[in-house]
Amino acid sequence: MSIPIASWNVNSIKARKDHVLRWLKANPVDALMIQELKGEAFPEEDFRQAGYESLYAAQKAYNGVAILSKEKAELVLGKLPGDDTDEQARYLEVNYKDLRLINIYLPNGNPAPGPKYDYKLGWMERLYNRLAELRRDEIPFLIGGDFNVIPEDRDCHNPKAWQEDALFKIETRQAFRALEHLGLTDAFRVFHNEAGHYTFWDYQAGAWPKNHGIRIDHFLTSPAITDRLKNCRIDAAPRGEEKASDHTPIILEVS
DNA sequence: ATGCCTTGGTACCCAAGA
Repeated sequence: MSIPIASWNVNSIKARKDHVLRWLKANPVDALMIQELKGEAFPEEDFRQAGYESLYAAQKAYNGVAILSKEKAELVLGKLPGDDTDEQARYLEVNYKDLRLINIYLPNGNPAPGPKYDYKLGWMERLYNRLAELRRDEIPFLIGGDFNVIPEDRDCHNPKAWQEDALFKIETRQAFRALEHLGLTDAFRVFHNEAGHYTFWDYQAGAWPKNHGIRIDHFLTSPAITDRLKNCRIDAAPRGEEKASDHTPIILEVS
């Protein structure tokens, strides 16, 4: 009996509610991590009628993360520790069944260099500290979401074009590798080695039909969860729908 | 080399996204 869990940056839950409901009907995952709610309101009741309970951290206009789950999850943390002045809704940590789930919307960081890039790197350091704490306490977890990190050349169509971008700069990739060095595994790469698998395609310049994408939505698993991994895949189909988000879902299965 | 879309908020353009 495996537990399927997905992550999807929907680029406004208001604009994408019907897409999400439709996708859940065809893909009845146990839990769905959602990023970029882009508003304070969350359509809890619509998802409850579809068989999902909600926990979310939202703010006006920007950011926002939610976790939908078939059984009610228990809130552990609604914000990333390490900076009391940080008001951005980008982090949600819950207990679901025997799993610790973490949903993140990691800052974009452009333009780099600059204050936005400093915020991104600071956020990644705070994330590292929180995950190190969970490792130290031997709490198994899986973290998913929009990392806004292109880990390697094979994760984008044109690496040269991304060289100086906040999603691909060397400091960004180093900070991502530091997370992996805590013993975490990029779940997608357990099952797929080749280039050309993406989770985001820009709205502009025909990026989707040309498959000019980047792989920036990820699941990282701590060792005990990695040993239970059955599958991890990207469902590109929703990107081709009318009024699509610019991201598409990534799904993993744990035994 | 640049803009190309899309969204939300406020106001008929702008910030932010990646």
